[in-house]
Amino acid sequence: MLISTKGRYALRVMIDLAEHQSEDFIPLKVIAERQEISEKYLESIIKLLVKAKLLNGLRGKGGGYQLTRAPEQYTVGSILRLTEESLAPVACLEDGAASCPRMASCRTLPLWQGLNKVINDYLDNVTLADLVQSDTAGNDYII
Amino acid sequence: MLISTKGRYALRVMIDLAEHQSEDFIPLKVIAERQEISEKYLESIIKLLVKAKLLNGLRGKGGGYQLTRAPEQYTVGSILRLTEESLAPVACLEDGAASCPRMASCRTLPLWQGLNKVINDYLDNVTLADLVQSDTAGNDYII
DNA sequence: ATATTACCAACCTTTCAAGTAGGTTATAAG
DNA sequence: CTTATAACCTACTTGAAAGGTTGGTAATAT
Repeated sequence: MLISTKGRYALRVMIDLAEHQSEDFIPLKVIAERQEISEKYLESIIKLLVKAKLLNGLRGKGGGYQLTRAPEQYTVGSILRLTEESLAPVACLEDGAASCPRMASCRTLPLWQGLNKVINDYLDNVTLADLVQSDTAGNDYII
Repeated sequence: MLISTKGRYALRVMIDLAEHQSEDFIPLKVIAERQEISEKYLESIIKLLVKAKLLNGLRGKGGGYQLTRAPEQYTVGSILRLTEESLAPVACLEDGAASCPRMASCRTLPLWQGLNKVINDYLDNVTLADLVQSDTAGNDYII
């Protein structure tokens, strides 16, 4: 499995916020309830999104979270890469992987590189806006 | 990570056998040495390949393993699906996954289905023969 | 008869996803 | 200036699965 719950939840949070943009700051509690995800677990995920400036966090009464940009400005790839350590399909393509001694003669490396590209290209060509709009016309990510 | 060592090793075994097709049956020991993989671990992987008829196994002196078909007849996808439980990028698309109550309204499902298709299409369009030949002309799986 | 090699079942060990628990700091409103 | 709210922070627990070992049994060629 390539995408863990962490990444899937992160994406759902972003979509939730994109769908409620008019309501200013939205508390974690509200998002957790709407998405039926444990508050505490969601907290640890949202923290990553704030640290990477994908979200603004505001403390205190009336506080919560909001997007820092328009939904069109976020690619799914950029969101998932934050929470998923790596989107690489195999260990040897992960960041900081020990360089493999078999690399030069590896029969499978080009295959994995190709797969990696296909995955990343796909995810980088879908934006948050594509996932929010109910009108699906023109969305070529739909199979 | 989508592809575990199990799947990667399985593919390397298949490539190894494809590259030594003239030598009749090749013992596990020889494959393990050439590929620098633990004999015992490899054994458990090869067992799956034999059971699924991707390989022939012959016991006794002069025994070992050989391909049951020509390398062009094996897709990478068919090999990996054997060893990898599932190539699904997310849990909800795995075989036998509990049907999700959010399915009908899920904003992300089409995205995951599209990703799943992209991955499987890619892997089903590369054959063992593509990975063996050193002449890479016409291999569009190479990025 | 013996060496060789596939086949089989059970167990171990480490890692990591997934989730909890319990606090501290900033902010708005009364 | 106190109180409620809500983000922020650190550490721990748990369960499952990847990755691998151990110790055998059955078939085959010489």
